[in-house]
Amino acid sequence: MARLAGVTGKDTADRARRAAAELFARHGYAAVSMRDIAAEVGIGAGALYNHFATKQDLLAELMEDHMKRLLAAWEEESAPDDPAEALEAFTRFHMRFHRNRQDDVHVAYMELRSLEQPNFHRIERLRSAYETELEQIIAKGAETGAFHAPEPKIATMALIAMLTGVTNWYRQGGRLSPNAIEDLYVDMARRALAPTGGTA
Amino acid sequence: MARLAGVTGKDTADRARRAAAELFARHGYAAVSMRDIAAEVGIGAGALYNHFATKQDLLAELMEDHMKRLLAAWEEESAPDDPAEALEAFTRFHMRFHRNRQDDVHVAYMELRSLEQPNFHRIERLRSAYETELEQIIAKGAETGAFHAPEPKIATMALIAMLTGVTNWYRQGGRLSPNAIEDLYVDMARRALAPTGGTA
DNA sequence: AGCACTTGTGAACAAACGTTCATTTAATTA
DNA sequence: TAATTAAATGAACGTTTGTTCACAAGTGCT
Repeated sequence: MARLAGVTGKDTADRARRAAAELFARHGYAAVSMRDIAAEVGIGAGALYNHFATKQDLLAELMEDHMKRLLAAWEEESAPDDPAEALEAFTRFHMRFHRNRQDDVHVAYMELRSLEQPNFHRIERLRSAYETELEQIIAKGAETGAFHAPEPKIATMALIAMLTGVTNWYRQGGRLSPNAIEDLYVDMARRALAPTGGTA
Repeated sequence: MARLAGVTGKDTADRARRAAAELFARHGYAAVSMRDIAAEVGIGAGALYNHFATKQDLLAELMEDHMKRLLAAWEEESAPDDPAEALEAFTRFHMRFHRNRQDDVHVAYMELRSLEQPNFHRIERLRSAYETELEQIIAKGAETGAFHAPEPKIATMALIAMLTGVTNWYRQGGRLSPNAIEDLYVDMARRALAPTGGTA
């Protein structure tokens, strides 16, 4: 009973990952049972243990995969040297990457507290690496005078919180298109760091 | 065994509320058991039911109390008519109010999903009312030209996410004083909404 | 056809969960 | 001091939890 159709459909492990991401995102890791996840996939709870050692492992795998994909995708994007352009590139990248991965983002951002050691340390470092990418852009702009950012670390946390907050209220089919929302946030990010006396 | 000392010390219900807020904030509602809360207070789990009907009731009471305190405190603060001044007043109020209530803020912001009906609706309306306060300030400033904010609703969500995000990283005794952090965020909020061509 | 392997079932386990309750204890009132 | 009441105990309940296991079923290789 290994496979039903040749190529059609993802395998069980992938479907379980997606089901888990959706349920964790909506209800939180602790509120979701292995039976809930299994039911969504259409299998018994025991069968999940053919693919994941423990529930905690499933969460850690979900979060680590997401953070690694995020970092890899940003590294592919060759960020411009100019700080203002780099900031816009990062902002657009961040919003676009998160647009179709709302569940993963939610989990990666809210369930750090559900990770046990050493999973926590490993994934926290990935998250920190991503924030450092933005921080370096801001720090460079602050040095060259392209940005007003007396505390790049604070500005980084503020911007990331602002950008990631979109996933809390964005719903598909809403009044504004994803592109319109993206432009609005890019504009706010740019203005928040604009040096006194000029905007763009 | 009703009371130990005359006036000294809060009563058991209050201590349980605070313990619950701390544990819910750190581990999440679903991950905390009534026994955990009771242990923190130094009583048996059953004794909690002399003060709260259910665990869900305890959470709802925590969140509703917090939101009502927040709204009441803002209504006491007489916001200036001038949009720019009102924005600064709101920003400072928000950050100060949240400074000493990190646990409550965390719970009120992250555990909406743990509320069952009708608790969810009731508390969601309180939260919405608070956001409307900021939205009206921004909308007025957008009309008068004091702000650049083509979509006041979006700007509201962006600013609230940015401000509330502080609770995710702020730790007492850190490098920057609360006042310094407050000033930095006020500055970023003002700049994010500054009309093209001028800053203050 | 036969073997090894992967993936599923479904019952079972011990532990932990929210909640209830008969009972005791301490403080308050009369 | 006796009666009343509020609050705590600690055992017990039925349910759900994560996880395990003996077993069956389908697949690919030789």
